[in-house]
Amino acid sequence: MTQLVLVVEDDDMIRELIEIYLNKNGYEVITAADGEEAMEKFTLYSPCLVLLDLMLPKASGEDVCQWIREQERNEVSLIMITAKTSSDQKIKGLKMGADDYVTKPFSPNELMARVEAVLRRGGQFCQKINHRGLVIKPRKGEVLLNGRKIQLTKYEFNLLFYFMENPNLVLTREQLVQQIHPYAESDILDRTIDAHIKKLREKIESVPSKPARIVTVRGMGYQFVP
Amino acid sequence: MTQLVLVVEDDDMIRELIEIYLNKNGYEVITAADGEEAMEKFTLYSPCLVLLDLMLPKASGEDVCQWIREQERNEVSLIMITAKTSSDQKIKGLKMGADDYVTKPFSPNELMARVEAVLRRGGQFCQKINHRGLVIKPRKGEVLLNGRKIQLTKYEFNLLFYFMENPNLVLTREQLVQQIHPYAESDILDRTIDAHIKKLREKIESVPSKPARIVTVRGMGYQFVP
DNA sequence: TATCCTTTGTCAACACTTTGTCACACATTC
DNA sequence: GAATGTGTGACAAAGTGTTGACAAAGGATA
Repeated sequence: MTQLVLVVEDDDMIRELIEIYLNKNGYEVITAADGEEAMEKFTLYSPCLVLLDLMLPKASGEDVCQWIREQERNEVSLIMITAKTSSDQKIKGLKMGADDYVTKPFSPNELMARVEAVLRRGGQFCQKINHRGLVIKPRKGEVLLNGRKIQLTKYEFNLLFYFMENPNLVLTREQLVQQIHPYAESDILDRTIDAHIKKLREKIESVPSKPARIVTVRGMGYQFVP
Repeated sequence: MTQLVLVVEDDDMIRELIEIYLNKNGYEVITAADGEEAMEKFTLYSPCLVLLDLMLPKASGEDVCQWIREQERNEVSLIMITAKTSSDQKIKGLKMGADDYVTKPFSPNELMARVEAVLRRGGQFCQKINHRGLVIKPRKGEVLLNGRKIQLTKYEFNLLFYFMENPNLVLTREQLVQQIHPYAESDILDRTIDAHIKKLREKIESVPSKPARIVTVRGMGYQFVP
């Protein structure tokens, strides 16, 4: 069962690069270079995943994204590709209905990892991840704790999303930094991550000083336990 | 690294046949004849793959399948075996979380091919290594002894991982130091390794003073015997 | 078997590393 | 420009690692 991916990207180089990598990883690929073509190809082929650049000729990525979601095709997953620009673009993207986002420039490996993750989550069911009363809705940028909505900052949201995508895995601080600053070889300190974790814990743990959800694994990193 | 397969099948003939074939192909096999035994053996041994007959005494294959998925989602592959042949059943099985499906009667070669395929697919990342009731899950930073989780420090964990990756090899103290401090020409003393080994033994040996897993090879180093 | 020498086991003190927490400066958003 | 979010360094607290001294065990020799 090979999976079909639609790549919407106006830059020929990048589009072909993505195509090559997707092929190498066993996906079938169709491409579109602008918004109109994207919508055509989408109706024609019904891909299970769309990689969508936000900056497009003819119809903006936002339009395409919204259009896709209007098709009531919740069975399609969507990963946005955004330029570096403002960092809260990401949240906007997720709110618009993307399942994940990648910022340019990205490494092909990072992109592939996200593709795998999104598809593993199972496309049609990925509107929310739910672990023990903690619900995150990537497409809405919303987090519920025991039914009550809680307010997270961008980075807290990103971290939590990443944790909930990878439950039970030990995530190193390095990985977490990557998640927060996907571009640039950032020299973010470990303490920064710790600080974010602390704030996250205050919001999602019932006893923040005895964390039960985000536990620290000494010498290794942190781990989300459902 | 030999892989551990749990075969759950109530028909003795078929179970033994499968076992023989798996052994011939280099797998280690444990078996269960009913649903309850299957769950027991599963927690005890954490196999990499389960071959599961759907028609079982005591707890149906469906129940066991679901239960297994609740325990470990991504760390174990699952192939269903059934007499039922409707393709509708097959879909159900796959939805329930099986990675593949075999209908009786099947040829042993077909089964082996599917086993290989499923393990190849699921095993890119080393999810766990299993030796005689001792299971290490590198990505989760977890160690199970007879199904019970035990707590190791970073270096203990690294050492044990290295040992379990290289069973039956005599590892010199020098190699072990390398493993603990991969960079930097550290001038760690032998006694340091011994100390770590002692602590490890206290945690994983049933009689720490008579170690059966990590044995010392006088004048050479230590050896992990499965 | 008694003796000697080498290797390994054990332990607790101490040094060191890792993590939690905080206040503050800087950045961003509205 | 007020409010909020984010990164940083300092310090405290907790947890681990290393070491050296000594005991015990194993091997060799005669």
